[in-house]
Amino acid sequence: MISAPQGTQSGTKTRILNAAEKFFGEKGFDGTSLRDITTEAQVNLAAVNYHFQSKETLMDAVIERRIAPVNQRRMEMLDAAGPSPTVEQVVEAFVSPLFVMDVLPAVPLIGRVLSNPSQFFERVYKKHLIQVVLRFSDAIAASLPGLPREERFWRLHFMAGSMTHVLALSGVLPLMSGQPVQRGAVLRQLVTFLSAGLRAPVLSPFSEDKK
Amino acid sequence: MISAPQGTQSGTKTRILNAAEKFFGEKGFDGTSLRDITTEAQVNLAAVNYHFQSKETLMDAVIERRIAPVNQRRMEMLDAAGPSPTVEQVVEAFVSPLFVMDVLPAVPLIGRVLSNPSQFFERVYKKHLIQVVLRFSDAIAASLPGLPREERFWRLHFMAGSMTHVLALSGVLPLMSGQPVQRGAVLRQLVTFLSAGLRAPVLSPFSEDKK
DNA sequence: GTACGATTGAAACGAACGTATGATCTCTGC
DNA sequence: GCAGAGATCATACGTTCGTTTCAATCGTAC
Repeated sequence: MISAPQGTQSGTKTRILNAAEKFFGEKGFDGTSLRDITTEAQVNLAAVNYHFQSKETLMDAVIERRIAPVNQRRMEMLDAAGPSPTVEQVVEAFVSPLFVMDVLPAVPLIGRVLSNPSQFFERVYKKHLIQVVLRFSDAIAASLPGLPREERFWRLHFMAGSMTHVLALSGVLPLMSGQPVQRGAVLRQLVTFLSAGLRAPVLSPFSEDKK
Repeated sequence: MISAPQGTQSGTKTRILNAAEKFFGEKGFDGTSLRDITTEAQVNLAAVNYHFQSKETLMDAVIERRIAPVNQRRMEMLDAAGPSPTVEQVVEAFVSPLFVMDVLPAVPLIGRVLSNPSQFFERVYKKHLIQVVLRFSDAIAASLPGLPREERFWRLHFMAGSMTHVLALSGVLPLMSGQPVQRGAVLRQLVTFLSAGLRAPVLSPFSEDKK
């Protein structure tokens, strides 16, 4: 059989993945029909169930294709920052891999999945995110030794929230800003904002009891 | 005809609204069927199209019922803070009205709507949020006179992102925190985080040219 | 108590959905 | 140039969807 190298070529599988990525991101999983996808991809309706087994596993494949490289890059950046990273380095490692060119078409979809509780959120979290969250929690602890565990937990998710919001609304926020948006500029402002938030004074007066 | 006062009573309309709020929040608009709703509400299927005209306008009614009081409270809190509010006062006015008891059942839905681009996001933004965003943009400007307009815009939306993320995942984040969550505690940590983020040093070196 | 508008009820409509089927086409190995 | 596996095709199946219909019921004014 010799399965074709599916990387960059425009075979049926890839065209389906691209179309699914577009529609799932724009209209959500339930709001998208397989006929939407196969029409856009210019493939036969049955091709989806032939190459992927079901609509659900198609969605899994769409997510998998983009999220794995993003998380790999995140880990690399954390590694490169060494054992005592600055807050900025940690934030940058978390956020910037989502602002690179090749992830761009998946940004609305990723934002959507990470913003909404669903079967997919749970799956993605268990398969791809648990390890990332733990690793970044440690990295934040290394960069902010005085921050109690509970505050670290919440601030990490506040950070994730700002990021996913920008991702999910990346199609509509620029229209609201009233001027052309440079991706790099938004990234820099996001890193600045989040770093300052992470560094906010510790709230709990009884601090550091948890190990 | 003398339409019944629909406020707190458990009439057909209210029961539909409550059930719709629950399912739309849990499974999204497209993921919820009218039969889901009418079964939960123990009303006839046709009641939805009789009292509301369509599934879409039902969603509008569900949102309207909760968002109007929230925004009213936000404005009141800004008014109470006077013409020179602190950053904390602005953030608190923006966030805390969503953490009160009566909005609680609508929190997942509000988070979902504000996290995803959709027909409803656009409608809600135009009808309920544009004025709020403008008002809060001014309030941030008053509390942080040195912040250029563009950075103000983005930081406001970073703030909205953290908030909607906590709202949308309010059903799942507490399970991840590993310990019981006090709503008030999360609110205080959110205000601390966001206030520090808003106060972050200004990035753009050419600052303040826009009026 | 009777008339009448407001509401509820059971049932059905056509449309769109995800998926399955079986025939046909394509391409490679020999 | 033929065999056969992999891929694509048109088409149909059974379900579920939002909405509509129309008769039955309710509640109030007279």
